[in-house]
Amino acid sequence: MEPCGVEPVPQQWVQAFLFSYLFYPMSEYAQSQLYKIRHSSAHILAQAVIEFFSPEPVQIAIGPPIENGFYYDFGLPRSLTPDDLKEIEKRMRKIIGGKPFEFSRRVVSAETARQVFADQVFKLELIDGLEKGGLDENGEPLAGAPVITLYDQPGFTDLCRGPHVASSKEINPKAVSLMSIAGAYWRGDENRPMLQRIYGTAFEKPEELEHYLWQLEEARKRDHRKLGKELGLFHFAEDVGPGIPLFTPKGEQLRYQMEKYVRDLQTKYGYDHVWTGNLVKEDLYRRSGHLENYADAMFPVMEDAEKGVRFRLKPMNCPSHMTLFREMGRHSYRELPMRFAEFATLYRYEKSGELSGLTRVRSLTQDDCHIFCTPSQIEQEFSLALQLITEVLTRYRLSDYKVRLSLRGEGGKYVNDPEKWDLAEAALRTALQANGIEYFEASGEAAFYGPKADFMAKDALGREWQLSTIQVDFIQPARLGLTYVGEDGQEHTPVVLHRAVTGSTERFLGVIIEHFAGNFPVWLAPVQAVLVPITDRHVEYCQQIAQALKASGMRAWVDDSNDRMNAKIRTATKQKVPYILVVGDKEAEAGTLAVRTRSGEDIGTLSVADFLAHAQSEIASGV
RNA sequence: GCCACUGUAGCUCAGCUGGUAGAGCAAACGAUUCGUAAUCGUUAGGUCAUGGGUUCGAAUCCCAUCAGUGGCUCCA
Repeated sequence: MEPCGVEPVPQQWVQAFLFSYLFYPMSEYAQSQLYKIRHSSAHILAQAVIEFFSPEPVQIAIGPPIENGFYYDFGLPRSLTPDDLKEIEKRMRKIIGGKPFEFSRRVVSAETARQVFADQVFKLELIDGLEKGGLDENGEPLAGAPVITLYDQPGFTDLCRGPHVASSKEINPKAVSLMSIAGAYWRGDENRPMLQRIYGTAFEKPEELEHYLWQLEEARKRDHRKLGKELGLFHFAEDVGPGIPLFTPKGEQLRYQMEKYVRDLQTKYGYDHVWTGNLVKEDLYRRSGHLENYADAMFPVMEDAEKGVRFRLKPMNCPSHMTLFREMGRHSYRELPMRFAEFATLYRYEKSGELSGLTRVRSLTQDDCHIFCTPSQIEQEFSLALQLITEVLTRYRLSDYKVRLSLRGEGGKYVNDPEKWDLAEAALRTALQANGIEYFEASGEAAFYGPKADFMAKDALGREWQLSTIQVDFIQPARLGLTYVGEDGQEHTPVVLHRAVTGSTERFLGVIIEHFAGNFPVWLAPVQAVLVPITDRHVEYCQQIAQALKASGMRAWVDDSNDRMNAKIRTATKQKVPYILVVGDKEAEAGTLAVRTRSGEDIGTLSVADFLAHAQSEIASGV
């Protein structure tokens, strides 16, 4: 329910190297040859698996194409091993590479379908769903009267909507590959059986497959967990606990710079910062409604047995901010909008299997804000938040983004106040248009308490991340009894906008580590310059320069280790330090620095003042 | 939480079918004082994630626990 600076969608890669569900309508992909190839490959996978286990029976579930390939879910007599996967892949190639065959479609009655899949429990369930005119393979309601269709190929028949390639000749066996095995609940329901899912991918040409695999490899090289270790930014320790990152001095320097940047910018935009601590009486979350919905994602209760009071580690800021608003006395409409921002660390009890590097942690620092305003101020406040977010994303070179505007849909899950909805939705739309922001509308995707806008940004590898969010909340302010006195002298309930810019510092750091591949812009780099004395007699001069640079606000450091110059340059380069300043006799005498960048570029010999000017201009411009 | 896999020195990894551990980098010490991506030598460092079990004997086999990885589910 309440967003409270939503921890953004944790899907590791809401991405697509080729297509994206988020940005573009499915139809384009769903009608492509690639889609058909993948869909048909999934059928061949199913056939291969059945043959592999024969004569033991295999339960087949569903096998759709997905963004980067396809999968098929099975109920199998035993667990699959990586070796099985190789064997199954071989068998698939054999099927594709053998005598060409056709994928032929036929329309059948539910009765016929039941006979065909008499011993397939999952298929029978799907058929029941189709017959009731109800549900597709995801259990989602279908529009219109479903026709039951089967696709036949020699040795395998599947209940399937299609489309498929006409002939196996259209699939290149060298462009098909199985990727991994995973568990998946039947119909995604954790109360239903766990099936074994085989992920695979297929392309039209082998080169495309190779390119895809290369991209995966590149992504692995940038993995923030790997870079975090190599660059010495953070650690996880069993002694402290899972999901609680420990930041090194360098890592904390990054966090600090990130927070400082947003804090200063927020101040410039007219936001105020507040602080509301880390512990809250459980009762507040009962009243706000969070306890009911999110108790299992909160850390267990801390109890003051003597006084009979129960506390919780704070998992979100909104109830605290709203309480603060109320405690500050009666508010006039003249005081609004009030914008409370806070960089507090929140604690959420994420389930063990959900933790993942920095992108999913149990202690997270949100750049959270709650804006208290009148209904008529929604548009201007939304607009202000849009501008702030745009500026921040641009600073981080994440300017390739789109906004998903989630609106209410049919049905009764939404707060019943059509007037407010109309007003808010119109305000959001107008503000997006006025700011020239590309967006698409997702009807039925709103939270029940109000519409929202989520920012989806593409990183350097084309992967999409949901980062910023702005959500309108009609309900929580009322629940917690917030009021302001309007022009009419009457008490009114303020509207609250929940807003997060980077989401959480931890997760955003993970994203930008991968986005920049560890090559942080100079303004953000934990170490901005390393001074490399060529021999010991240059150390002192280097130290003087370092002091001067530090005095000017730069993060500079002298490598006075016993290594040779070449090794120092190599180390600094691998640590991705933006400027490497080499100092030998010539420089020491002339009072200069030989400036080299981490990319190996030679900037030449500069005076200390010139270097500082150069660096400061790059810092200012965000390079 | 669920399914599968993984867990050997700070890091990256080797150690076949059971016979009480090895390399490179990093570290410490010593030598070297060097012009744009790794100077040489010496030394030290591991109860092989933890706890049980099988065995004459376990890093190697079995069980449990913890942590990580890929997914599923969830995400205020």
